[in-house]
Amino acid sequence: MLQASLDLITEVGIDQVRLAQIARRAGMSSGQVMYYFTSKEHILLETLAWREYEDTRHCRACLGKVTGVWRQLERFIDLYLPAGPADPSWILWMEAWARAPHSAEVSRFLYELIRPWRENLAEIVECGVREGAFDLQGATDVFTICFCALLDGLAILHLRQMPDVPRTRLIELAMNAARAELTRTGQRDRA
Amino acid sequence: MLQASLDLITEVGIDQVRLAQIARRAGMSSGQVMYYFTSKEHILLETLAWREYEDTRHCRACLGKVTGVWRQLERFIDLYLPAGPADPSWILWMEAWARAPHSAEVSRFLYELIRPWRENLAEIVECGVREGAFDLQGATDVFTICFCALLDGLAILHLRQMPDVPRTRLIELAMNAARAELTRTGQRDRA
Amino acid sequence: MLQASLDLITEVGIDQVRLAQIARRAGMSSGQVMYYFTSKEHILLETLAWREYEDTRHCRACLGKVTGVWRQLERFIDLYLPAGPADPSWILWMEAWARAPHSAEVSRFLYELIRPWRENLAEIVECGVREGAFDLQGATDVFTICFCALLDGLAILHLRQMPDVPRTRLIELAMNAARAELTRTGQRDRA
Amino acid sequence: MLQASLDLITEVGIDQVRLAQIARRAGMSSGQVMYYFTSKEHILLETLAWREYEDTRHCRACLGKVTGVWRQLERFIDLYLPAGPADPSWILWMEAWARAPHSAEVSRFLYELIRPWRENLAEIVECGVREGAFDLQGATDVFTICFCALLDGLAILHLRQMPDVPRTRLIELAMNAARAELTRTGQRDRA
DNA sequence: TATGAATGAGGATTCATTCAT
DNA sequence: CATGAATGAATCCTCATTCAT
Repeated sequence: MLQASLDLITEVGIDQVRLAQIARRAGMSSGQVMYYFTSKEHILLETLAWREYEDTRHCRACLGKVTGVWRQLERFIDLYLPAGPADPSWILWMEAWARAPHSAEVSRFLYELIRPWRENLAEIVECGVREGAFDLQGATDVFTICFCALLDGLAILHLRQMPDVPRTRLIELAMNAARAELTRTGQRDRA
Repeated sequence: MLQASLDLITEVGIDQVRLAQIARRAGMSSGQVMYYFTSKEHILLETLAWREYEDTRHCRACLGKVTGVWRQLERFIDLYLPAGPADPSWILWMEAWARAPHSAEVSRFLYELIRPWRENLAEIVECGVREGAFDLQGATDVFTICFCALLDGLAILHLRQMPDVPRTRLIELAMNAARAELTRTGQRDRA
Repeated sequence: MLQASLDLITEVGIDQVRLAQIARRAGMSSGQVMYYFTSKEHILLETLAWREYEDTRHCRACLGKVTGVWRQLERFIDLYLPAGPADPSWILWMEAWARAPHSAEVSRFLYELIRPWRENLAEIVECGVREGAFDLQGATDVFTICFCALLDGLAILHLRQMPDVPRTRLIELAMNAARAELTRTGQRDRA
Repeated sequence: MLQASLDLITEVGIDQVRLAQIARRAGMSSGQVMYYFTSKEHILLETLAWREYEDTRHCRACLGKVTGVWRQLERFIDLYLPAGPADPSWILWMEAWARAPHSAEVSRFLYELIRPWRENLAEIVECGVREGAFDLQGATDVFTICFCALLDGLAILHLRQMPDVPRTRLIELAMNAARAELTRTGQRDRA
């Protein structure tokens, strides 16, 4: 059911998705869809949450296999950015963002949902600082917040795909920004 | 009518806005709203376009009054970023972005709409390069695209307002990124 | 629901009938009317089909009780012609005919709907021919088609009711035409 | 304007025709269409009346060129029947007939409209009777009413065009019926 | 006469939600 | 848990009609 919801929202957008459509694709009755989702409003958020749970678990697993904080950071960026212009998670995120300004509930929900990503990033950063690989002047959380903002911007650029910037270039740009913040030479001009 | 649409979309989001509401607030009949907008789908895009027309005109006017490319750049960032967490233009942009992945027409439309901003930025950059104030290695348009992506990410951060990052900090962060790209010292680490 | 549709179409005509009216009269919700009829377009055709199903069944039952092909023929004519100037079936037929030229689907639908009547007539004729009571020169189906055309014309005359031709006179006229086609003396002039 | 109305009603049916469509096709404003037609309701009837005026004038002219009552009768039939399955006049007639049962005004209007045809037929019949070519037992107006009914039935058959009965066959059938009523041998079986 | 912008009541259709089974 | 018929409020959009120009 969650997969059906994810697919349909990705394809046509949440407000063009019909409960009956989700039910049909999931091979169940519309009544059952309501039974689990309670209301249509919850579909977007619960589907996003489900997907994020999978994604962040996958993220952790992947990072565990990488050694070296710089390479971990690059892998993190790779996992954070949309896999392509039709990345389901990211399409859901954009739908959710659009609703956030009109609903404090949605805002809070999204804040909780993005946290694991920031925590993963924070862990890498703190590890790098401990190891001496990173030279971060400010607070870790300020860095993570802002770096995620940059990644969000690059993600949107990729999702808009107009003009087409190759995914590898996005990662490169993010890495440059990271180096500027996490190395002494990169920070010199800020003095 | 456009103002009424703008206000209502900002307040409750496009799909919670009713044609009758727009009509009432604009002091006209719902028929007339349809007469000009053709369909509800066009309301978002045309309202956004109208607002952008005003904003980009204002942007050009403001930039004309500023001297020095670095100060122009800072002013540009100031104008680009949302005025606050409920900035109407930005709420419209988010709604539009959410729809773009499901409609090539919307994608194209948005691409055209964002262009003036990039052109303004490009002008500043080219001026700075000519004057020798900026030291840009790559192509101007690559810089403008990526720099706007960063601004978009920072904007979303501000609109989400959770956690609250002060607007001045956003501008500071953007300026840092700009310096990293537009000065020799900032680029050293990329060599 | 079908009865309510029939009554209302008969009273005011299909395009003056409101879905809500049908729903109200049938004691159900307008949603349920749509649930079964799919669209307003189908109301006319499905109501007509339902009524025709009843009528042709009744026709068969009545004919079974009559002995003698000439008396069967007269009974058939009696059943075919409108019961009065406001005969519901006939009012529906006229509405449907008016739509047929603009829709091949409607044309096909009506063709199938009228067939049982022609088949009943053909059966009587063939029986009469076998018994030697009828002396039909041409093919049975040509006769049935043309005889039904005559009945249609008389029916319209009756429905228009201006000027008022009594129903018994209509039957008489139809019987005359039948005799002209089904007896040797009646056909003499065609030689 | 009348021609545009005629064409559009013929093509899509009166209730699918839009005033704006008529206006556009007639090269005028919708306001002007209203100015002349007063209301949409009148469009069908006035267009039909206009067309009938042309048709009956043409009918009179044609009949004047034919000598011999039998040949005049055949010509009359030829002119009365639809020129083809999409004959504009006949499509309008069917639309009007469908409305007649729900409106006494429409009924009256149609009665007046069909009269010239019956009068033309009556003239031929009376002339034939005077000349001794026709041997009509009953009243002329009963004959004309019933004969027109037959022609209407044949017309509908042709307009339905399912199954396809060639136009020449229709005329033949009508002539047979006429002979049955207007000659002594044809009437023998009625005694 | 002619226009066409403005009207606004009206109605078909949709669809989330309920609930008896 | 599961169903899917039934609901009925909600709303986009239509379009005949009006009327100031």
